[in-house]
Amino acid sequence: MSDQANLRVQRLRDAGYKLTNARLTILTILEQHGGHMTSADVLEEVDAVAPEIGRASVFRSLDLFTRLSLIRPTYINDSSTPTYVLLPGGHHHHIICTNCDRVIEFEDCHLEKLEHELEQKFRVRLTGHLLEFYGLCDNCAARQPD
Amino acid sequence: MSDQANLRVQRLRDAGYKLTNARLTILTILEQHGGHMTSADVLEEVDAVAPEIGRASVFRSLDLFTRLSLIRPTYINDSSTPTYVLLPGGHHHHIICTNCDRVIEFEDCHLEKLEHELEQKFRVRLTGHLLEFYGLCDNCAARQPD
DNA sequence: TCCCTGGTGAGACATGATCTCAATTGCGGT
DNA sequence: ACCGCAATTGAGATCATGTCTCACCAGGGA
Repeated sequence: MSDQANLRVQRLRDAGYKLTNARLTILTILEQHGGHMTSADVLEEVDAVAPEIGRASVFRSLDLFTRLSLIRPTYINDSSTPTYVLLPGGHHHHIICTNCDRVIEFEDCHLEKLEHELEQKFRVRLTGHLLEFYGLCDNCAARQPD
Repeated sequence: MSDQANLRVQRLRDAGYKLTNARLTILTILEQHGGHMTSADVLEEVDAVAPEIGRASVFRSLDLFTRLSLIRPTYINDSSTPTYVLLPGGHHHHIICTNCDRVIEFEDCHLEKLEHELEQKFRVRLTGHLLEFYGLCDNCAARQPD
């Protein structure tokens, strides 16, 4: 198991949640796919790997992980099904092409400073963030000059 | 009609879409509510204001506005219904409390520089962005010390 | 090892979004 | 101002997705 994965398990335990088979299995699946999965993808994979785990538990786990800022649901393709992204180290950043739905990930965000400012200004305790840019990818931009 | 609203109508027209009654009505509703609406909220309001507009058109319009970066769906309360946020001037920023779902909006993001860097690096044309921080709001942080 | 409470699984159910297709309407051209 | 046509719409059936209930089970502290 990767260090990142251990960190996540740790976070579950620290928050007082039991390390059940369902939760660990689903967490592992998310890890292995490295980031972008729709709920349908997760359901399918769970069914393939551990069919004894019920649908309800999958949704419950995804909700729980979201509350713990381990993952975050976002809209990528259609507007009806969430795509969950892993938040390794608490954050994730990507560009979504609004024409072809391609996703381009990038690393740097330089948001540490802003994060601190916000924590002081609003007296909140922040555990993660997601930054999404929207626009046209190189292919689509080339085809649609303006 | 506000300048912002005119800008959005302009954007619709420029992209070659017809300014139909359904689209203009829905856009106006989004404007008037100033930002956060779930699809259910929009449906309800449409039904109150212009009951002749069908459900399908509402979803079609929301999808269209999303593609044009006028709005952006995001998950705030549960993970099953999207909340649409207006992207005035192309961007929006907020903090979501992962415990009580309170949303705190803030203005500054200082992301112009990063946006330019990304446009050059990936040869994309960006039209908007959404920045979400997750964590505990002041109330919830106070109750859950650690 | 025991116990208790949080968590689980099955499946019925509710809600939310999509699809189809004939009818309508914006809007460019004349 | 009018025409014509492609884009868009509205109704409702249909489909998909997530939720709820409840009896049962299992993780983990004592």
